[in-house]
Amino acid sequence: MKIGELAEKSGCKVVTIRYYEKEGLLPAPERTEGNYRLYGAKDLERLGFIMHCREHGMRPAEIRDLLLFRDKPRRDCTWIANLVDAHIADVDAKIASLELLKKHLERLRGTCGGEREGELCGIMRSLDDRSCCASCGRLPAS
Amino acid sequence: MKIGELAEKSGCKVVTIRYYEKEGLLPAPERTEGNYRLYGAKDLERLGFIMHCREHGMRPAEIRDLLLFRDKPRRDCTWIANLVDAHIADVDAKIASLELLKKHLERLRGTCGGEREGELCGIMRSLDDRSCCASCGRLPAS
DNA sequence: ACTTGACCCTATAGTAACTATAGATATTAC
DNA sequence: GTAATATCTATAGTTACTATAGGGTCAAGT
Repeated sequence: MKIGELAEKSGCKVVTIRYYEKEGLLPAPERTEGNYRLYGAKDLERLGFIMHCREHGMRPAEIRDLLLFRDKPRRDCTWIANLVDAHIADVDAKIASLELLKKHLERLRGTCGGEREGELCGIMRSLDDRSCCASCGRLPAS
Repeated sequence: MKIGELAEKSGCKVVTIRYYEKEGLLPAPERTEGNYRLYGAKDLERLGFIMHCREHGMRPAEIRDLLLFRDKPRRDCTWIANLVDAHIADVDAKIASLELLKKHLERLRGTCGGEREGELCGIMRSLDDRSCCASCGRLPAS
């Protein structure tokens, strides 16, 4: 199949498939006479694996490692469980950070006096004073 | 004060200060004879405002709008409350998405048989089958 | 045969919000 | 005077793609 069909079957965009090839996640496929990429069932499976990993928040570099393992499984796969554990911890940290951010934003929202006078805008005044955030938990810079 | 002192007092990196200047968030400051940037108290306040906004997850473009308002307040500041509301909604969506991701990751983690045999690695097998995710909520591509 | 349109190709640049590097100049400390 | 530190500019790198430009290939219709 050509790249468009692979894209449709996998749900991955054409440009992204080419990108994955350039990044070494997908092997360079055969070409037709007219220099079109030609894929088979294995490529579709591999791309499915890649997308499944991406959907789980893994980055291309990690996926590359997983693909190496997939291509040539070794006896010990403990590191894979560790990788997933690390991702879960990562996600937990992000959630916690966002919960804190939400708290800050809601507090900020609460300082809107609703008096519709620019100079007195409560939110602007709150933003002017950064020290307020020191008390209730420092937000990460990101 | 010079840029290093401003960086220390604000907690913002020197390079980031220069970046904010280039992006138009900070005005081009005076210079010494030796072409060093010279800042005053107002710059520190403005940078504090910027960082406070950043800590609340606002992007430079939004901060630019807020700074324009700060420089020249208009009567109506409803849009500022709306901006904050939109951010809260945004954060909520991100949290929900991460919660779902966490659920998926934990399920994935649970498929590790712990049998330490590469070919049978449960996680790898789960990653091979993307259809499992269709049932319990599609993960966003990001 | 010709043209239209859909699909495909490569290479390059753009995205966000910085960060890192290289190479030059200025100031400060000893 | 010299060495270390701080600053300057300009450019490129980061992530995971996406967009654009400029062109080639292929199947169908006239």
